Amino acid sequence: MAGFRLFDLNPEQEKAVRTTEGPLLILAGAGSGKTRVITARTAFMLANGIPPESILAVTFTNKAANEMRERLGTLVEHEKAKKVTMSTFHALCVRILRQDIEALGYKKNFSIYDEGDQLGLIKKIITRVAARDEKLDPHAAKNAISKAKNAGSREPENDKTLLGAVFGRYNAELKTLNAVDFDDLLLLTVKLLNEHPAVRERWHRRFKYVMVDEFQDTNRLQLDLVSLIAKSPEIGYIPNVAVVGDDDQSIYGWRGADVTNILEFEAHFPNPTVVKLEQNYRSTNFILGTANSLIKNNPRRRPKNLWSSKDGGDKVRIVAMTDDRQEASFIAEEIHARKTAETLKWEDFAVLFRMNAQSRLVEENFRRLKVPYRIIGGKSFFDRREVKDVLAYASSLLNVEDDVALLRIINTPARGISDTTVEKATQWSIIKQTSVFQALRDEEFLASLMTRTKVAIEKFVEFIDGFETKLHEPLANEPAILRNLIQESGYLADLQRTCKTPEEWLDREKSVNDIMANFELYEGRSDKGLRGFLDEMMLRQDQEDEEEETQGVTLITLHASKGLEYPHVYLMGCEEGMLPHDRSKLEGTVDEERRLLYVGITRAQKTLALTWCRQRIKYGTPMPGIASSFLKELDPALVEHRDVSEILNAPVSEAKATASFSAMFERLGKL
DNA sequence: GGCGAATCGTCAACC
DNA sequence: ACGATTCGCC
Repeated sequence: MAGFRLFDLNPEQEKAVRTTEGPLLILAGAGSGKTRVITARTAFMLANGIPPESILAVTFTNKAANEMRERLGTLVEHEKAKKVTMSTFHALCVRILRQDIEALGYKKNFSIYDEGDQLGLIKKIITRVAARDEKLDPHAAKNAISKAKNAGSREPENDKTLLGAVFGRYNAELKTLNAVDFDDLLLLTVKLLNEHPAVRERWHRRFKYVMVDEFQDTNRLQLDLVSLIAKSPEIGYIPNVAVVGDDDQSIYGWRGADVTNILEFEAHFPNPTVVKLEQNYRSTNFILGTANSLIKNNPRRRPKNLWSSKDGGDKVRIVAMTDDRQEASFIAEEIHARKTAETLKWEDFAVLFRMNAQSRLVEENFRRLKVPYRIIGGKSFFDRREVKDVLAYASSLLNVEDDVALLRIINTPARGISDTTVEKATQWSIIKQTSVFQALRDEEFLASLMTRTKVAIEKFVEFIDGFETKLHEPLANEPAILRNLIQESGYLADLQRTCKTPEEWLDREKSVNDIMANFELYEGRSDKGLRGFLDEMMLRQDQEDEEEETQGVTLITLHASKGLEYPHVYLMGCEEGMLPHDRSKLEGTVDEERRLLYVGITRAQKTLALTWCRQRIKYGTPMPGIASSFLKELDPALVEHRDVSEILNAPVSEAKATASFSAMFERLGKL
């Protein structure tokens, strides 16, 4: 193809880019330029005249999808890049279901339930169906249901057991609520495409070229979905499906990921072109060698020879900390000092951890030192009470049948509808086979209540109805309506009243404002309205304003870090029980934990520090900690073990001294 | 029915 | 250590 520069791709990469037709399996080791290949391949297809609308690229995280979109934007004209579909599996499913879910007997404005909503519904069902002597842990039930759904089953295996009964009821209730959970998004989409050939045909025609990133992490349903879209019932049709993956980076087994999808790719898509990318362009040999020495302890790997030409650099540091507080302050202070001393940008640093909870201490230290940072993934923002409340108000407005959302706000703020009244309404709705909101409108139901309660309910129904009507007016200003709703409901005043300190109120008010601001931004770039916005919120599309978000040190979980890279990485909490996590030993998934650490190590380009603590606060009490057994597996020639005290007491190099002085002056100047 | 205080259980990861 | 839930009082 004339006029298309294949950049500086190596022969294997170029082969992957040029293979646009038929099945393609790209085995891409860590840092082998995978994203570059995918984006170059997409650009190559566009340059060859393939319409952008017919290209679908699926990733696992929003972060990865955004990154890919950004990079493609630098290769081809913006207008074209925008038309390529790049999304997560779940976002793709929402899109398909919003168009065609009616074929499955749901209404188009279905609500999406997150884990919290799911748990609430399951709890309710358990108390309803369990006999006095029966017990069922709601979390365990939720996990069992999720596992079954990811295996492709929407029916309980045995509805005689309590779990089976709960599963059955749960599904039935979701449907009457016109709601779907995260697993349903996949399950129902597969069902839809399976059972409705016309719908399947439409999406198959739409997406003639399908690409799947991180294929080693796909589960059964995701493979089915890819097959349904890419394959055709037509005899002799060769699907254009390209998958990229690395078995060493398979870290979603707990979500039902099935490594055989990639190991037996040929069985699903016969005669693929196979490309192996083994040159690592990302890391120094110290880092890559450390990673290799770790991962070779895993059995059942696809043989590969990952190499790098980047010599030099520093050894990987393994730093022992006294406790978790010191770990956090050390990392924050060192980043703060190195930024100036080594003339780096905040964006050059990332802090990686196993659990979201670990980020808190680091955040506090960053705030103390005025280090800008951003948290990727993590659900902290969406877990906030006020965020959930506002979103529940919005959900109720869009779908008054959405009981979970309605019950969340029915007496928030207190408006005289007590728990007992709510329970009565719920019972009524079950008997009458309607939603709670319909029960609240039912004259017969209202007649059974005290006048005071009745009046409170009528006022509430009228209040919601009024706003619902406004929302459905043509040219409705949805953000303004939502703002009014929150204001007039008295929610904000109540929120302020329940805050213990002015700081807390400021903080909570800010997150309410953040949602509103996000919604306004969303309205500016999309025509899908409040429903589309809520979808995005549920699928955890990055919450804050895009412009500011590209700034700062990255705080990210190991899982979410897959596919990303940073010049300087700090990987915290390398302790036995944390990484590998205690539960993985019980479940026999220590290999997956090792891969998780492997993923973390291979994120680093230039320097890497692994830290562990001799003591850590757990459940509010200090617990002793020992170094992760994984650290012993690392090649001793490539790492150096240090105690934090050695580093803190070490004579300061001239550059570092100057840097910390100027930093000090800067801080003095601000006082 | 509403509200503050005491007590309980929880921290694995993502969409 | 924190948020959710329950308890006991007005």
